[in-house]
Amino acid sequence: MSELEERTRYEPAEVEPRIAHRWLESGLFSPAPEGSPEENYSIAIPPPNITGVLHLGHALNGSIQDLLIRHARARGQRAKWILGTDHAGIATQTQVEKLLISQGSSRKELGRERFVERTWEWRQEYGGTMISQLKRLGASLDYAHERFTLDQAYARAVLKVFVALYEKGYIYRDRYMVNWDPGTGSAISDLEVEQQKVTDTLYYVDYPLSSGSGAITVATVRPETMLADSAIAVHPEDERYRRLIGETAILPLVGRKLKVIADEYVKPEFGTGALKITPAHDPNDFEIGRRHSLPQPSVIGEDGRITDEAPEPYRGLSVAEAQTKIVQQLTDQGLIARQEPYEHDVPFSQRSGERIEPLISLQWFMRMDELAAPAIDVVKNGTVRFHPESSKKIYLDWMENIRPWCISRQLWWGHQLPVWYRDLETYVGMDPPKGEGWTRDPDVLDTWFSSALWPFATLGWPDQTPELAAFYPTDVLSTAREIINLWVARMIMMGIEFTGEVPFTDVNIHSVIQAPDGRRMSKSLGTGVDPIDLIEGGPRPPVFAEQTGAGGPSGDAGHPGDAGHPGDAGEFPAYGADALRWGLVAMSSGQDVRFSEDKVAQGQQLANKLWNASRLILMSIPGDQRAAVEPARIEDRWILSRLQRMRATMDARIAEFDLPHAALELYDFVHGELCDWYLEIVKPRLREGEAALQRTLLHVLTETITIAHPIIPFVTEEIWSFVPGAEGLLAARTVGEAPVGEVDPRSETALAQLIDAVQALRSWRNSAAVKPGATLAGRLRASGYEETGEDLARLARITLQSAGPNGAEPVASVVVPGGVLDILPGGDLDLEATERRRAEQRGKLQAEIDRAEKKLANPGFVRKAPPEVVQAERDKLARLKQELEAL
RNA sequence: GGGCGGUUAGCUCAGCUGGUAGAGCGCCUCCCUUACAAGGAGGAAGUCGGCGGUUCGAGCCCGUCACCGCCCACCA
Repeated sequence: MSELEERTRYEPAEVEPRIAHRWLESGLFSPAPEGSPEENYSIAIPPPNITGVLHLGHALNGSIQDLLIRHARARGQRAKWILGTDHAGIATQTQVEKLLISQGSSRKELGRERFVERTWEWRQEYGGTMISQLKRLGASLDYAHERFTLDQAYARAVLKVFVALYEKGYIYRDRYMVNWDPGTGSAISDLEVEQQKVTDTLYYVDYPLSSGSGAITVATVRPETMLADSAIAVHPEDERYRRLIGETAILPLVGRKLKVIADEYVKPEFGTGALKITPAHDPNDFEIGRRHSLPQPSVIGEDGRITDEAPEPYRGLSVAEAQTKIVQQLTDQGLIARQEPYEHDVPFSQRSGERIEPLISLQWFMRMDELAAPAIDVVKNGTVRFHPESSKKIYLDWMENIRPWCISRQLWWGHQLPVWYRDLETYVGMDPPKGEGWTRDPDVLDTWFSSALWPFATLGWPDQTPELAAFYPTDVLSTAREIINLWVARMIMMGIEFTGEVPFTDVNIHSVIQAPDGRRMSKSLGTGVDPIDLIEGGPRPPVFAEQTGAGGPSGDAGHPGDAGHPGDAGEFPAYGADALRWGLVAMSSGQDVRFSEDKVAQGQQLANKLWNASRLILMSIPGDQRAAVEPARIEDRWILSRLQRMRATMDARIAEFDLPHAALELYDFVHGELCDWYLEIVKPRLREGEAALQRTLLHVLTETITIAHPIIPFVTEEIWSFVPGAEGLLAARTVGEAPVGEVDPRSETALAQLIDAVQALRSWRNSAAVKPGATLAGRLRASGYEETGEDLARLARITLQSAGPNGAEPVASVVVPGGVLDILPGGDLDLEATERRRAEQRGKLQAEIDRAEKKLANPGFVRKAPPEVVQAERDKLARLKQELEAL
């Protein structure tokens, strides 16, 4: 028995590692740096963090990019998918610190130099997780040229950019309000802050007026910041307070005099209409303070404790302790007029999860306006296109209101600033300054600063390398919506500034995949899933088991997971990488989509179907068939025609980044046309060993797997290895330039008719209770079956008799396109069921006739609808009447 | 508070420029037919979120309301 005969099921677990190995050995994924960017194709992968583990979003984006890259390769382009990893400053430093603590050590104990060494070691050991996972997915990345954002060459690019922007005056140092993250002990940028709803207490605190005549009441959720108050603001038009403007109030507990100032920012209707101003610990107050030249006493330090600028009793307390104490004291003094629960949005660090402490700090900033202007232009004028287009709004909204970027981080892991100080001197340069006494700035750059250079720094910039010449600008950048501003926008700005070109022309924003219950996918919620578990089999988290079938989470319709997913309820079956790829792409049709395990199962089914169809074809073909393909019969012309259409549609969908529909298109062709119909129709010819058919089949098979390869690369590559005469890798094969067989409407009409007729007859047989195996006698009274009559007879199990003048009286008639097929007596027929069926059919036809007649009786329709629509309705009515007559 | 997307069969989703609602899974009936039982054939199942409007005709266009999700945003 041959290997093909034995392997009746496609086994991804056995096939995929073997195929992956062949690909990696081939060198195919590392194209030579030749040719021009216009003729080549390149994508720079969003660099995985070295701390990262693949999640479904990565798997989806990997599937998408690999689809694009393999598709370009199949078109004969030199395709390079640029690979590298990101040093991920905060995430990595945090991870290594945790490790150290678990080992009884700490970052501080090691000191900077040792710590950085340790982190490099850590990266060496664990930093490649996602890359090996991408390999498992079949991603055809250029693994041989992996980059890292802290590599020496890359680091030089980063420093060069810093120095250049400093010299241009864009980068500067300033004492400014920053988002201080107590969790990491560093400033972070606005984009790394997320708002969360928090219920705080809103305290109404009386500040006695200096004049002695009463008090002014302010509302605050952070009474502890009152230690740093430097004014009270009211709206200039507010009648209640107008007369107090210019007066002073006494800051309780501190005793400082606070001026009452007028500022339009204050909302009279909120709280008491009087606002305490704390310039050092609130971004709004900071602005107001600047407008009014207020002092900026700072009472909360970077360590999260009260500073010496506060009165003695509070110094050294944590923020929380200070709050408790202050509230207690104010209460004792009867200064809290009232308090109420108050829900509002509060900034938190995305990095550490801790509440942001806004404070004034000496940091490095980057002015963005000048860089943003051309980057806005290229999107507005279409040089860079977003897909879907609506996502460019996110970009433009942010870019048009762009603010300075805080780029310094108080970390050790990252690109240390190329800045040195000596007394009052500052030196900025790629190489250390000459002379004695210089101290280097200890801060490192925001990780996104180096990521912003990704598309060109990975190719060797600032050197004019062959790689840069061949592959920059890249073609596509595919990523998630949430980092459009964080990353995409900055790449566009830096690309234009330093290379004079946009870094890519198309930005693909893929769907966000949610858990099956609509919640966010997240490890902590238990709604996450490891893509590798879907590929190789693994634990199925509860949310993933509850999705399908009736009952839902309450689950009285059955225990979770029994709703039809193969395999154990608590385990994913090993769907294989192709299945996951196809499923993810197919399900990613909207902005946010719920994960659908069924789609992955459908992908697996597609792979299996294609495998078995290939077995059928390959097992019936004796050897190499190189002669030209000539369609012998109408169904051959049909399948070639459908193949052309499928290919054209796929190309169009991919070109417009509508990948879900490309995936579905492939499925429909393989399943609904190739397997369900063409192979079934030609089976008798196959057994006869017809050479022309074998050539057609082989052609259809190889073209189909070539077209399918970018989405489901493993199974198609495996099939290719069995194709007689096939050489090399399918991954390296280009789609044939000259299509064999053209789109042929005549054969399409004829086959559509055949298919409809077969379905009508099967349906009739079923409802008329005809035994499945029984062959009936029939007589065809319909046109359009000149070339397909035999197939009709065979597929519907009917022996056709010619329509003679003295034919027998039919026992039933079945409506088929173009006429009617009479069922003649003789078979084993249930006459009662037949009659029932006939009545049903009549009823259906009559209903349709009524509808059509009613429509045509409507004068408005006849008068106003386009003539061709009216005519079509008339034709339909005539046809329906004819069919009813024939019954 | 602003913006984007969604609401179509039990579940997850398609429905092109408006012309009699589709797929996959699940469910029901039948079939171990020599590519595939992780299969094949057939079937049941939807007042297309609610309400208005435009139109001869609306799942599709307009208005409005209601939910759901995401992004953005410095109101104590």
